[in-house]
Order: sequence, then C-alpha cells, then structure tokens
Amino acid sequence: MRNRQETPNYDPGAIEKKWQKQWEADGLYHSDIDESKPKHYALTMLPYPSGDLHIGHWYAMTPSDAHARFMRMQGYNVLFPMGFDAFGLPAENAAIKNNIHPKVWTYKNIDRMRTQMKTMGAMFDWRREAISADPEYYRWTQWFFTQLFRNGLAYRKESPVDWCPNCNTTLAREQVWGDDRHCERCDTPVIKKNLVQWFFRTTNYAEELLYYDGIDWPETVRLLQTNWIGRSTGANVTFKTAVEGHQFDIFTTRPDTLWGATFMVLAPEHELVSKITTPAQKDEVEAYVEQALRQTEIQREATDKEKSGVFTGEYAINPVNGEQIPIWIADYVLTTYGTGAIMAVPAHDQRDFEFARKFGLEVRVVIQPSGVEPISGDEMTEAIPAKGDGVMVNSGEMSGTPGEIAIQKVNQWLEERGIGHAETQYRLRDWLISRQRYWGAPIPMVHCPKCGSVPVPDHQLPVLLPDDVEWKPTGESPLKLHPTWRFTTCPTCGGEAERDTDTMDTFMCSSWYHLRYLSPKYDKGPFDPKEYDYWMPVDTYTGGIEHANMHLIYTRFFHKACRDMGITEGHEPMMQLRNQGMVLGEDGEKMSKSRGNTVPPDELVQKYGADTVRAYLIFFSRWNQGGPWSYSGIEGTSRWLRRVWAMVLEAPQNSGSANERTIRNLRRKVHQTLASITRDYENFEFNTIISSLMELSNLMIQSKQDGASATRAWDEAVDIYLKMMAPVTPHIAEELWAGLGKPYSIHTQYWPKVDNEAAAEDEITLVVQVNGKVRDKIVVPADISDADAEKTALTSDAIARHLEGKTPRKVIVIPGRLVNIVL
RNA sequence: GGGCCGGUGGCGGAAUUGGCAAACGCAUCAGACUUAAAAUCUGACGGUGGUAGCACCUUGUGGGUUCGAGUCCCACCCGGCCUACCA
Repeated sequence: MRNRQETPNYDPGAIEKKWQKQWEADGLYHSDIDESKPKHYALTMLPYPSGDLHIGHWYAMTPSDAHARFMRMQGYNVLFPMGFDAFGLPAENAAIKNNIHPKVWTYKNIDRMRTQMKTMGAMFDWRREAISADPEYYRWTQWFFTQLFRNGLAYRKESPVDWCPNCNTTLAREQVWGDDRHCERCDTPVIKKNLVQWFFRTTNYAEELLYYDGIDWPETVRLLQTNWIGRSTGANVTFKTAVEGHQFDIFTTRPDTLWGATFMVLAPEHELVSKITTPAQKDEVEAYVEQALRQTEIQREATDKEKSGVFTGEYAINPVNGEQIPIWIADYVLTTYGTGAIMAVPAHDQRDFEFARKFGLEVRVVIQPSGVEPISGDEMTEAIPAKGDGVMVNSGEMSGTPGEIAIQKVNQWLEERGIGHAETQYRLRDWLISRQRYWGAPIPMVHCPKCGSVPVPDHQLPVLLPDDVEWKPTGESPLKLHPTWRFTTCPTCGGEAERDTDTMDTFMCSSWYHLRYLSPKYDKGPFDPKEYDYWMPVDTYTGGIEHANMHLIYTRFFHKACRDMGITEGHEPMMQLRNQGMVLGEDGEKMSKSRGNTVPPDELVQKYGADTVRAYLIFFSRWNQGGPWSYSGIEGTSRWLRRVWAMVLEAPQNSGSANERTIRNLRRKVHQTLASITRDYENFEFNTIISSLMELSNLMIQSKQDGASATRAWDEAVDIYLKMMAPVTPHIAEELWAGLGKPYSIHTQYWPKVDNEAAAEDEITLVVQVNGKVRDKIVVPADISDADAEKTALTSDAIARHLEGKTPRKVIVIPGRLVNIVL
C-alpha cells in the first residue's frame, strides 16, 4: 500500500509471456552435445493429443521440469524433450463423430496442445519434438518391425484373441482390464475371436524382465511387473493315454503330489480331445466343447462359477505308479497357459477338489501336514494346500520325503526315469501387435502366395498410410477396403502380392520415442548414433503408474530386443523412474466431464499465472500420491508468490541496521533451508520444497522488518531464495532476478552451496523427559556434552518436582536432542 | 481367494526414518486498516478440565518390543489399487 507508487504489481500474465518469448528467442533450453559437461536425459511420458491440455498433464510435467531445471543448475547438460503419441483410436472415433479426417483432427490438436504446453514455461527443447504419426517417424517404427521379424522376434499365428466389439479391433492381453475383462480404452467387455495376428516374442524375455539390476525403479512398479510376468516353477510331466498311447505333457507346480493325481483334465480346445474320445462319449464331449467355445466367445466368465466338465471315456497312465486314471475335459483348464492339460490332485488343490466332489472322483491324500491327525480323502470338506511343512505319503518309494526337499527330489526322480523335468512357466503372453484400425503405422509386411510373409525392404519404407480411406469401422481393417492400396508386388519374387492391412499397436510407437527425440530429423537410421552415444540412457523418467504393465514393460522388452539385434546398448532404457499420483477433483473423485469436477488449467493460468499453478500442484500433496484439487488452496500459493514479490521489491519500512542476532538467524535459516531443499529436489519430494520456501520467506519478511534489508546477509538470502524457487516458478524468479540487476539468466546459474558454519545451530532446545514424558525444555549450547546435558536436566526445577526426591534408575542422553530420566 | 499401498486436527498434509506429533498451507474466529467491502496485516486455532501456571488424553482398533513408538513386530477393522479357474 505504502509503496504502490514505486513497486509494480505482480502481474504474472505479463511477465510470463515476456520471459517465454525471451527464452525462446535466446534458445535458452536448447540442449546440444557438450562433452565438457556431464549429461542428464530427463524424460516425461509423452501425451496423446486428445485436444486439450488437462491439469493431469500439468501435474505430470511440472515436477519433471522442475527436477530437470534443478539438474541443470547442478551443472548437468540437460536434455528435456517433448512430443506426441499421435496415432490411436480417439482420432478415428472423433473423425467418425465429426466427419473430420483423423490426420486433420490429430495435427490440429497437436498445434493447440503445443501452444497450451508453452504456457507452462517448461524447459522443453522443442527442436527435438517428435510426432509418432509423421511418416519420417513411423518409417522407423516400421523399420523396427522388420528388424524384429528378421530376427525371429515377430511372428504371425492364428489364435483366440481378445477383440473389442466397440473399438472393432484386437487388443494385447495387457490392454484388457478388470474382472469383467473390458477394453482399456472404452470399457466395453471384450470377446474372443480366432484370428491370424502378428505377435512379438515378449515371452523370450520373461525371465530377464524380472531383473532390475542397476536401475532405480519404484518397488511398486517392479512388483506389478513381476506379478504380471508371473513366474512359477515346477515340472513338466509326460503322460500317455491307456488305449492308443498318445503322449501329452502337463505342467504342475507340485510334482510332489503326482501320486495323488486321480484324474486328468484337458482344456476343451486341446488337440487330443477329438482323438481320444470314445464313441460312447462322443456326443456328450462334442456338445461340451461346442458350448465351451461358444462361451469363450461370449466371455469365459466368472471365477466362482460351478465346475463343469465331461469324461472323454479314455484313461491316462500315471507314469509314477502306472495307475489308470480317467481323462476329463473342463473349461477351468485354459489352453493358453502351461500345456493346456493338467493332472488333477483333488486332495491338495481346491479347484480339483470341487471338480472331484461334483463328479464323484477319488480324493487321495499324498501330503500329510505336520501336527495334524492323518486325514482321509473321503471326509475332507476342502482341499488341503500342499505346504512345505508336510510329508509325502501314499507315494510309493517317495513316501516319507519331507516337504522342504520334496519337489527337488521328485524332479530329479522324474528326470532319471525320463518321465519329466523341471520347468518354469510365465503368465506373460506374447505381445499382440496387429490392430484392425486405420490411424496407425501400417505393418510393413507383404503376403505373397509363393514366398509367404515378406518384410518390406528398408529402401521402400515408410509404407505410407493412405489419406483416402473409408475409416468407419466395419470389423475389417479399413486399409483392406481401400481399392488399390493393398495390391503390390512381392519384394522377393516380384509376383502379385498383398500388403498386410493391419496397423500396429500404438504402444509400438511409444516403445522407442525416447530414441527418436535424440535426432527427430535423422534419416539414415532411427537415431543419430552420435546423439545416442552422448545422451542415452534416459537418466530420469517420470509418468503414471498405470503404464507399469503396458508401456513400461513394452519399452523394456523393446530395448532388450534391440540390444540383442545390435541396435542399442545396455540392458535397460531408463535408469531412474518416478511415478506421479493423480489429481482428483475437489470432491475427491476422479476427474471426469460427466461428473463436472474437471479443473481447467488455461483458466487458472489466466487468473493466477503459470508459476502459481505449478507451485500449487507440487505443494498440495506428495507427488507420487496425488490428491484432491482445491480452489481455495491455490489462493494460498498465489498469496505466497505475491508476498515474495513484495519482499524482494518493496522498499523497507525499517532501513536501519539489524542487530547481529537477526543477521545470524537469517543466515542460519537460509542455509538450513538450502540444505533441505537440495535434498528434496534430489528425492522428488516437492511439496516440502514449497513449505520450506514459505517458512523461509516468513522469516525473511520478519528480518526485513527488523532492519536486515541493507545487509550483505539479506542480498545473499534473496539470491539463494530466487535460485531455490527458480526450478518450480521459473518466470517470477527470472523477473525478480533481472530486477535486481543480476546476470541473465537465473536458469543458467549454478546451484548455491550450503555454508555449513552458517547453518549450524549454536543453541538447541534440550527436551527433558521423565519416564518418557516431556517435563521441561531447556535452551542450552548446541555443543553441550552428554554429562553437562544430564547435569542440566537433573538440576531443573520442573524436573526436580517430578523426581519427588527419587534417584533415577537410568538416564538416557540423545546428543543434541533430549534427556530421558527413568525412575 | 491372492498380492500391494494407505488410515495423523474441520480440510490438504509435515514429522530429521525410533527421540518435542500436528511444520507449511486452507478453512474458521477475533482484531487492525477502510464510509463499506475486497485486498493486506496481527493474533487464536487437536480434545477435555482449569482464570492461570499446568494436568490428562490424542496418529483406525487391540496387543507386544523399547528408557522412549505415528514410525518396528503380531492380530484385526476400514479404504484404495492390481490380479484372478495361471495348474
């Protein structure tokens, strides 16, 4: 109020535009190879150009940007690129709805979102922008496909696959969610279809993907991936049918229960079913198979469904004891896992138990748990899981083997007899890559009646996506309906051939975008090796945890496959991963248009400025946790920035000189804050960065009132303060920095160093407890000895009152903190 | 059913990783400034009792370890996420 005349108002709209222009004009955020500096590749997951920048994008990108800026001030040459994951279904859906070409829709959205993103003031190097729908980008996506094909990592097969009837396309296993098995994009329950599709051999890497050596990834992501990959160990055992001697393998995690197998179960789709079924059972079996297949088509539903199945009429010989046991078929056995056939041990497996009880099959106990009465198969009401503490019984010569060594011993026994061998199974499936949609990178393969599937040669890439296509979904690939596009000649024999009319899963595009950023215009390969050698691997990667089992698995697979093909180096693409949580609406619910609880970032920027929005987003909660938005909360952050503005610019009310104690306290707080904020930036703990800055400005404002503003300590405090806030609130920091006549730009300054002497406390508050209860607080010199601390504590009046004349049994002294007197 | 994460004032959240619970902010209340309002500034603000010094209670519940537990261990309750006939 007093200084309105001379102090300009904080006008974020004006200063933010000004500096964004200046930074762009100066190329302040261009990052080029510089061998004299250590490099830091900071990456945040690229957005899909949905049309509008969402507050979630701000939430994801702001801390990523702040951390990148911090690293830059730490002396690193930082690369922080941005681009667009531009292929994908929403473009087609919007196209259908509004009758606008997917390409037009997508590129219009990109322009809009790029403009919006620039208002964030992030240090993106836009020269490195990559857009996955550009032909110069997907040329290399296609090139990678042909590389994978040539190296045996891409193959084509017919199989029952997940089909989304709404999106009219197949999906990868990872893109089918929830207990009702719905489409990840549109929530429609998926159905099964038998189709010929392209797959990548992700399962080749199942084992290696379980190792996270040398990378710093959150425990939760590693756990999600580990569970998804689903490693289980056991044995494969070969059985024969009794009559015709057909061989078939089963997988079991409990080979030590082999003697308890009282029947076998094949999946209805198992190839042996038609061969072994006896004439008497034929009608019943065929009816069941048909019903099971139809059911799969509708949906292989319901976990708590009643067991069903049919006897084939044929028996199997149990290789461990020569017994004949009946072979059934049942839909609780899946073709897609293991060998599609199991031995059933009802005494020790709940599913088998339910099946046995329903159909009156024998239940035979072969593992006797310790400390329990011998159990009888007839009397059991549920299966007794075979745990490690049991002992094998009713198992011929293996009887008496203790549980801890049973599996290993049986495996050895099986191997010696050539009956079976130890085996590891993974739940992970190969990655289904074909999509029956238009807006994607065409699969660069040609199908020739003579030569089979032939990859399009490198010099013919990219296989361009034609513009003149009827993209309305019919269940057929739109490219198939194009009058001419699919007809071509075979690259091998020159004969008439057809192109593959499917496009690739967009997760293929995003599996390597971090490589394209290195050199988005490079045309001799997917990336410039010079750039690769300098920048890779990604040092810090940030993004949502929802990608744990999709993008983050795919990109690791992709990198490992490329390594084995000699394209990349190292075992992992991203060294450090950090996940953000989710900003919820003010009502604590997930934001959605239908709920009406979305938060529009553009309006907030207009009202408060980008710096306030950035600061509030990282202040309101722990970043990896997320939480509800608050419109009144952001007012507090806005208030803080206005206070800082006034603190730096307004003429002091008290221009006298501060006393020594004020100066000492000011410097101590500044350097203590610097130490804790430095640690917070390093650890991605952003919310406490803001609260520490608020605390410090509260003290600085007080110091200023006490006459500190004409001192060197004050200048130092302001200098450090602006540098500490620069990564989070880059515009106001730059403006105030410039206003003080300091050299442009604050963002190229080095991070200040902590003065440990200044930060040291010379007095501490000694907490004195009696029997663990705080009874006194005494200010003492910081370097007080344990003995003196004890003496001081014991002589306090307040303590004496609580001692009631008794002699302490024990006194515990925690140096610099407290004394606990135990009576 | 299995796995994981979480539960701290009216609200969002801090807590040096076993050492003063509630930092910082929001909301609220009171006061200053103002003709008035906004903005700004000052103060109060976990609960109970007391004029007060102070005392007792308090981190989902119950137990345990420890001189000392929001933090470690055991059991349970609640909420969220993932997964699911995976043999």
